Amino acid sequence: MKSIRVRFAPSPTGALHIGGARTALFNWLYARHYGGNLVLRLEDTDTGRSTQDSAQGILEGLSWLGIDWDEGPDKGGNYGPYRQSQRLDIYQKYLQELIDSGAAYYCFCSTQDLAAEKARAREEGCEYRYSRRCDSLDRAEALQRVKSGEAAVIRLRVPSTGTTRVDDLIRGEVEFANSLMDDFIIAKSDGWPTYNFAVVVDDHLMAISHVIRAEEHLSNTPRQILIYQALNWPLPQFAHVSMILAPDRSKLSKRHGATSVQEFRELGYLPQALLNYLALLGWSSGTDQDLWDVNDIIPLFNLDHVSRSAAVYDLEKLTWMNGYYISQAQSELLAEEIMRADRVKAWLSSSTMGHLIEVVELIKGRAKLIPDLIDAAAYFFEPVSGYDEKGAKKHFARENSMELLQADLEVFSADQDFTLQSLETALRNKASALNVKAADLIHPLRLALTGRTNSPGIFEVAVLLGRDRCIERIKQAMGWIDQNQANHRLQ
RNA sequence: GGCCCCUUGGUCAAGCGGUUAAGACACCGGCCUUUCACGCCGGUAACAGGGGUUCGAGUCCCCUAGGGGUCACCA
Repeated sequence: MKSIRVRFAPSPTGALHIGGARTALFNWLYARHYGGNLVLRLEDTDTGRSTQDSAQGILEGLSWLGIDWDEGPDKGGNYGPYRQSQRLDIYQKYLQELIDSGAAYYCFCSTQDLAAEKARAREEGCEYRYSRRCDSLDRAEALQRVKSGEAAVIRLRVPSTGTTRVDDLIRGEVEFANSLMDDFIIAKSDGWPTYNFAVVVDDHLMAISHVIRAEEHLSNTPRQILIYQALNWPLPQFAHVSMILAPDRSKLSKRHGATSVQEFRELGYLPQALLNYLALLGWSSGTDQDLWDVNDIIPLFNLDHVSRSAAVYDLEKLTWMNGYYISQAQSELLAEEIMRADRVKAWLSSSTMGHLIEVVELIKGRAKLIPDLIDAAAYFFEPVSGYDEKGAKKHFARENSMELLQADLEVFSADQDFTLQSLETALRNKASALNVKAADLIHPLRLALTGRTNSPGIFEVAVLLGRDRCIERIKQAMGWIDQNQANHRLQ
């Protein structure tokens, strides 16, 4: 059996897009499922737009997601080099082969000439197709002109009749009429191959068995097949995965918010969540399970369950998943994650990592994004500097607010054990002694301790805060009430 | 515009000729409860339209409409 070899071939002209990430993921899943290899290849022949930073960012993005590859620019392999910019001699060899066999020819038409042809076509209202003017040039003469240094591109001779059929694993058989294609350019005048040519040479030489890529490449595939045929090479299997669309069904772009893996990372999404979400965008397990560890997807993954229709991505579902993964994550890891923020670093100058982990353990069930964790942890490390406005109106402005807090103070002062159990028991006893509901004691207490109207269970909060800080904060709240009542009277 | 692909609730989607057309997110109720989340229970909501084929069509075929892709010396 021929071994399975797939590839992810981004062009390093920008960040790793979530569409690209999903393509990489599908390739990865396919390779892992069939025990094949994933090749990472950088398509950087566009010297004007490719940057080292982009390349770096893409590799980092993939690694962050946990997608690993078996061969690539950073790790080598038997089919390198894995940067197209280092393969010029290889492309030129096969370009020459096509020139020699007559399957391709030099074209000396200038950009202006071509622009004129296009303009004419538009005037006449017909589809533009290259006139094939240079097709009839004498070969010896053309070669002479090239040798003398005249700029030329190389075009493939495309048959004007017949059809080219793409046998696609996801879409089935798709036919394209050859008459609709013109003699397209396979090498630019600077000697570098165009995308369609380089991709064919590389996929063949790298022994790629399955080309799994985005649907935008489907229309290019017949051109590539023509090149395979001209070179007398066997075809790989093709599989074109549908696009990911923005919520308004248009192509995803910056105006739709975060679109790159890096941006999602900065917003506080976990790699497991993004991976899980992306896996389900276009692939389905056939079961009703939505939460998946990618490793559990590997044995199930195949192209039969990949959807043919475009998928609109839904940030809310991703966010929901992220909340799930945060609540399931180890608190140690989450603590390390938020330590990247300066605000959290400052906390640790007067506190311990152990305490941070305890706090994270308490709050992680309520967070949707990583920054939520920082926000929810803040009052454990910073003083309460103010009170939620609505909360203060509700819990600090009643006639008996002072008495209720006084009761809380008594409970806290008297409790020597200061455990979940002892505190709750004491507080509930106090409430019934005073003939009020426990909630009447709890709400002002929460506001006093946290400055907020919502928090984890208040006894858990209190225990983590410690007796001294609790007492201090209750007194602080009583002082605040005192002050406000005084102000009130003055008005 | 030509060519190509796609079309089940707002979104992701199951379904592969016979189902009361799953499930998840979101939304709306309710329960739980010290708040907020979580969780649990329940609800609203879909086969784009029209023709065929068939005893029977979301499932097969055709047309229309809509969406997307592609038509570069970008990838």
